[in-house]
Amino acid sequence: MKAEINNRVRLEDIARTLKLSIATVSRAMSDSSRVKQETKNKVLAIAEEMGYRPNQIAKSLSSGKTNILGVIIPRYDEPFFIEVCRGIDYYARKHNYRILISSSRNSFNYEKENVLAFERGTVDGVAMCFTHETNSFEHVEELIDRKMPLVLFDNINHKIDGAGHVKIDDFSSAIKAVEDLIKHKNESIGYIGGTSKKSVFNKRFDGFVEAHKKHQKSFKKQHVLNCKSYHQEHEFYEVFNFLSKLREMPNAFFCSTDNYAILCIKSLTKLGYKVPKDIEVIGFGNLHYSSMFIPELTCVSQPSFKMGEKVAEMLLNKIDNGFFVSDVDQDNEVVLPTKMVYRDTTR
Amino acid sequence: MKAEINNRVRLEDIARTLKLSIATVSRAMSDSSRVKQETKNKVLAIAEEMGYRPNQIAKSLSSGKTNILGVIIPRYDEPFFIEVCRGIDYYARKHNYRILISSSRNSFNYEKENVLAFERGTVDGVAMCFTHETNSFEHVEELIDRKMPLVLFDNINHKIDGAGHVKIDDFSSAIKAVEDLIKHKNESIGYIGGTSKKSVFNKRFDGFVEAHKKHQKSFKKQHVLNCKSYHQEHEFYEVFNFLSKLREMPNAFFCSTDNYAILCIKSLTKLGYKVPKDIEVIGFGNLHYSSMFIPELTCVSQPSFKMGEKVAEMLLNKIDNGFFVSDVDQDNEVVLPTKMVYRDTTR
DNA sequence: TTTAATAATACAAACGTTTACATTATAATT
DNA sequence: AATTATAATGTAAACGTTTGTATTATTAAA
Repeated sequence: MKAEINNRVRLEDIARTLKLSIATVSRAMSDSSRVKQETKNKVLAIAEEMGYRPNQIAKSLSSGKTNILGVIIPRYDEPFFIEVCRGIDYYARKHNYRILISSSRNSFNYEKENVLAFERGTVDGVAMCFTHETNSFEHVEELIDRKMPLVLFDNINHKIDGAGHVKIDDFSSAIKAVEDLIKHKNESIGYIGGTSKKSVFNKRFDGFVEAHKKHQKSFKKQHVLNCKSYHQEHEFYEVFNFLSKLREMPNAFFCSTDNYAILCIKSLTKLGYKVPKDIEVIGFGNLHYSSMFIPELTCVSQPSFKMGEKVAEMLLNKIDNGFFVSDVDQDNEVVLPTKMVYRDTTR
Repeated sequence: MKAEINNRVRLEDIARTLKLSIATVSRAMSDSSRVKQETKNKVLAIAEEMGYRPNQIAKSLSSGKTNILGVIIPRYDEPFFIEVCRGIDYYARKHNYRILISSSRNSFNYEKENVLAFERGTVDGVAMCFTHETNSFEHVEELIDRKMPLVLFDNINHKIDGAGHVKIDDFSSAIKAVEDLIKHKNESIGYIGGTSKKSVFNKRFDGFVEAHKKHQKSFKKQHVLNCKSYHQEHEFYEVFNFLSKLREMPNAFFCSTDNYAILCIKSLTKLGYKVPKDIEVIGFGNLHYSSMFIPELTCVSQPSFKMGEKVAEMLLNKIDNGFFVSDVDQDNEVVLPTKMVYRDTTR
């Protein structure tokens, strides 16, 4: 009855046709040395003829491997995360893995739900980036307890024992960028960034502070904005509002993402300032469209794609070596280099 | 031995602990009316205590459902596709499905490979957008033959029997946009678009032509560019090169994507023209960053997210109703409305 | 030829569920 | 108290593979 509806060809059908056992057919398909070449040829030919497609689910149940990597990102609509996914995918596909992306929609609850879903055995390993809300880690610790290979990336506020970590040095990168602004003899520098709950933003702000300290300069609290909004439009109004209310305008801005830099430039332009002539702006990220923006954005370039590749590499190592080996592995943290890209929003 | 390494809790373990049969435990987990409430409570409690996680693979093998939708997009690094994915994901998650995204990297061979992978039973249905290279359709017809629910979106050059189709009216949308430019009394209008191999671009160009015809106007062949490059930088040089070599500059440009519009504006700006004062530009898509661009982009707004939702809706209908019902279904094509968004690159 | 070695194939259990059917326990009816 | 209806649980097959072990066929050595 089921065969009537779902007429998939199975190993059994091939076996029956060729009067072989299922085992032999299975071994023939995987090119085992235990089956005669002639038989292999016959099996392959008839499989092709009958339109056989291996059932991946059955394979997975039997082998305990799905060849799928779970990827949890905070949101789809931030190009940085997509670039990382693209890097993960690129490396994964080379090694016969596919990726299952789950967005946690900036919510800790969704994140937990995503982790839970991956505990049901649909993936061989998990790569994830925490939301800004995440400050409790039982969910990932449980993942580790269950021997699920795990690699964290980008927004890492807390090192998880047994997990891999891939990130950049947000602190130093920010220092470098702000130092550039200081060297350009800017009297006062402002900061525009995302919610301080997110560790990458925090670290970038810390870098901003540190650069000032290092050069015995000070900055004004009223020149610092930690955006709370999430949608592009809301963010724009928050930035615009902040800038338009400023009594005295700083001579430069360091922004914790390219997007904030763009919102900043857009607002400044609306307010009648010229970038970079009146005010310099440096962003962080180096997204695709940053170089297409007018003026082209000077920023800290973050190796998003490479980050993804590295994440996948670590994850596949963990999967291949088994949990215990990688657990002892010293190399559970990778810090990727950033570099400054000078374009048209600085002088 | 396996239990030593992988100590996952199974229904059997719960059954043994409670001296019940696996069947009863299974039924208790799915809240079947055939098991006593008291027993259900006990099962749920002990499952929680033992940290039970259902094995999705085993479930899938038994039930024939994976609750995963396969999504094939030509590339990751085009925000339009990601928006569609986000829409698919949004609808899918509401209905207890997840999505497995595969990029075909603008290559027909990869596309076929992706389709093949989905024939191995890892997904309950497939949503896909053809690459610009795709002009043979055996691979998707085979998918249909194998009774795999299929919904195509965006770049549809060929209707596939039994598949769902979700698209916009590229032709009319383009006509409307170009008519606007004509009404603004622009003497001559240029066109910048992507490869003519991609049907959406072709249709948008056809709209460009049609608008001229309708208003008894003509356009110059040398004012038309079908970009062949793929990477952002290459595309920029191709556009810039094209524009800088133009003997006489048109008064306006209709571009087949927002990205081309941005490249166009950027090039024009470099060449000393003011947009929109000297030259008007209209894009197509309405991506997130289009409204952040300086000047803000006037464009045809394409409902990307909604398109994704619609794709998922059709796909889940096909999955739920079974192949045969939806095959006869009259409503196998949906054309979503676009609208013009007027901003700062037109007068 | 018979025996031993090895090549080729077959059998059957396992992976962790679901579910049709069978059985046993309980409650309702007489 | 016996009978019947029904509630609760159990047994076993099925989903489509893989793989350890057993069996049979073939070849090489005696």
